[in-house]
Amino acid sequence: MFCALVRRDAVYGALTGGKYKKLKMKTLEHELSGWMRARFQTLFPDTDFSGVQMEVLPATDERFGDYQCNAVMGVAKRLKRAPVEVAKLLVAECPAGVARLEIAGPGFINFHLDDAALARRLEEVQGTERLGVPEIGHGKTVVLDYSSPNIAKPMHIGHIRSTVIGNALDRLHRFLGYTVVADNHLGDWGTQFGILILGYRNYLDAQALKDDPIAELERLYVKSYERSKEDESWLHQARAELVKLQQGDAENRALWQQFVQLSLGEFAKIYARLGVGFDLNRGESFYNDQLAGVVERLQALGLAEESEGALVVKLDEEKLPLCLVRKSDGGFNYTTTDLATVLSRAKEFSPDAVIYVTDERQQLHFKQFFAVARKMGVTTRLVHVWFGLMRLPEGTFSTRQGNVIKLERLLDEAESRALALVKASSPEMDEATQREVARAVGLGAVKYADLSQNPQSLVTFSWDKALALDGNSAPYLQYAHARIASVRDKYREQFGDRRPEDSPIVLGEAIERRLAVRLARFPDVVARATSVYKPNVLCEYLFEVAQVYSTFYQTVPFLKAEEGVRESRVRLCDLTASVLKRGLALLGIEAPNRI
RNA sequence: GCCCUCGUAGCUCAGUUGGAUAGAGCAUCGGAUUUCUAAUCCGGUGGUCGCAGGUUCGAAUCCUGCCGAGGGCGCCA
Repeated sequence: MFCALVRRDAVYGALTGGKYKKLKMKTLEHELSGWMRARFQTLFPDTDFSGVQMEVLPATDERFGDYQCNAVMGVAKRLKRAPVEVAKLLVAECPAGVARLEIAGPGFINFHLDDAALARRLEEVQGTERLGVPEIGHGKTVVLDYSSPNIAKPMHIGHIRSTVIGNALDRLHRFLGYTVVADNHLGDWGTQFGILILGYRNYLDAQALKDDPIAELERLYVKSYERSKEDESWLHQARAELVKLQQGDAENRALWQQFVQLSLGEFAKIYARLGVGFDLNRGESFYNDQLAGVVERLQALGLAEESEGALVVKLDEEKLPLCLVRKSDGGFNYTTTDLATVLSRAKEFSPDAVIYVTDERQQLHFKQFFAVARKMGVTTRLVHVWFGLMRLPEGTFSTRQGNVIKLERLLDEAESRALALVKASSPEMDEATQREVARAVGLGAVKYADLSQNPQSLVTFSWDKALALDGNSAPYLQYAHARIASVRDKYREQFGDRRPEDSPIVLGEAIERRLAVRLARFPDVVARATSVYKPNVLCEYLFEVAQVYSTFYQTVPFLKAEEGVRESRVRLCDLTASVLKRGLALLGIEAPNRI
């Protein structure tokens, strides 16, 4: 019904276009954990370890080595042996690529990676697209439902979370090889249209609509809404308009169509600016003609029953409140729409999962909706990724209170702050480049501010936080990346006849080793961030990489180092740049070569 | 009334199956630039993890109660 707002390929071409070299090796965690499990099974062949956690994970403290496993303490009891005794048996052998294993404390097993094996691992992924990230989603499809703004309302800072977090999840899944169907489930249907149509008929300022369509539609809605609160006949009229719309009245239908088109036009601008694109833009209205069928099916299955004139589904077994699927006036509501939507998606895409990214207030709704979907026989994995509501220091914001901050204004402000910084620190840059850099830096700052927090944390908006340009921020990562690009340029200038890749990576200094260990973690971090739906896991990792790199950069010479060491260090620089650039791209953030 | 989240340094936040001496950033104090981008780096100060019990080799993390904040609870989405 709706054309795509942004052609997908134009936005993600760089991410999905190239053919990736198939991954031959496993990730480090996968490899070490696999070894651990096999080791347990070999030593205790009569014990069933299925379901027991044996993950080998990055060490919680560098003093303990590179990786650690805490499984022994838990398993020892089941084996009726002392943990340290079990650990001693385990460490009698050592996995490939590990220099030594140590037993510490009550039974921790610490893994110290072998320097040479670590270096070989990095050499192997250097210059590849995937940087060691496995295609664990190959052959699987996920439908990702995110952003979903309401028609006839401007996008404000409250919309940025679903859009930015959803988009990062989109990119992460795509990179892991999943087929992603990103669907913008627009709020283009519902009772607000009766109020809006009435407002449009009575209060329209045609010129204002031309100048700033969304602002005018919003004004009309607010004005009409306010009148409906004190004027009962107005409210009745609004309902009548809504019924006419729903019954297909030509005039109201045309108005609605106009509202939708005007809004889509505005949204498209914001999405283009944010680098966000969808495969589908199916609003709620797309499923209108399927709603009655859904309800009939619920009745046929004996799941729905009449109650106070409405049709409800009881969820006593699930210990959830009952949920309404048809209003007493015969109209349908959002649960019905969501059911129709998921049935349609299951049929059309046969996805392995449908992921919804919305704010925390909808938790109960999704629990109910998922429960009803199950009862109807939907077996697809349904996931609700909820995030904390954004609020202002003085409390929540709302259209009616008039304290919303429009997304557009936030982005403008971000770019203008970044531009001031670019002009100050790179005065030699021509103005067009300065603006381009400021755009990437400003947008990056805004996105990263949101992504670097645990999604489920409550967010209090502040300009300084949203637009931070130092510390744990996108500009810090972009700066680290740009410095590396500069190193590579200088290397080419001075040693153009050499290729760093012809020399091996040698981890001589402690700081080089620290950096190498971090770089080798990239694949596991990408996989983990995706599987727990938390982009902040990736943010945290990238920040750590950039921090270690900055220390590296500050403490050892690259270009002035002796031959061989120089090449090795330039290779580490190059790999760091690749990890930062790829990592930022997965978050929807650009990494310019100059900033 | 019932349900769901959350409470960690002055501020903003991390904290992976329960793991080792709870970590960052900002702010603050001190130091580093003839050398690869100082949007940087090094170091210091700063915490009864809301409170009280419990579970166990081990709890910020799990359980119970209390205090505080936010959100939700059939005809809005």
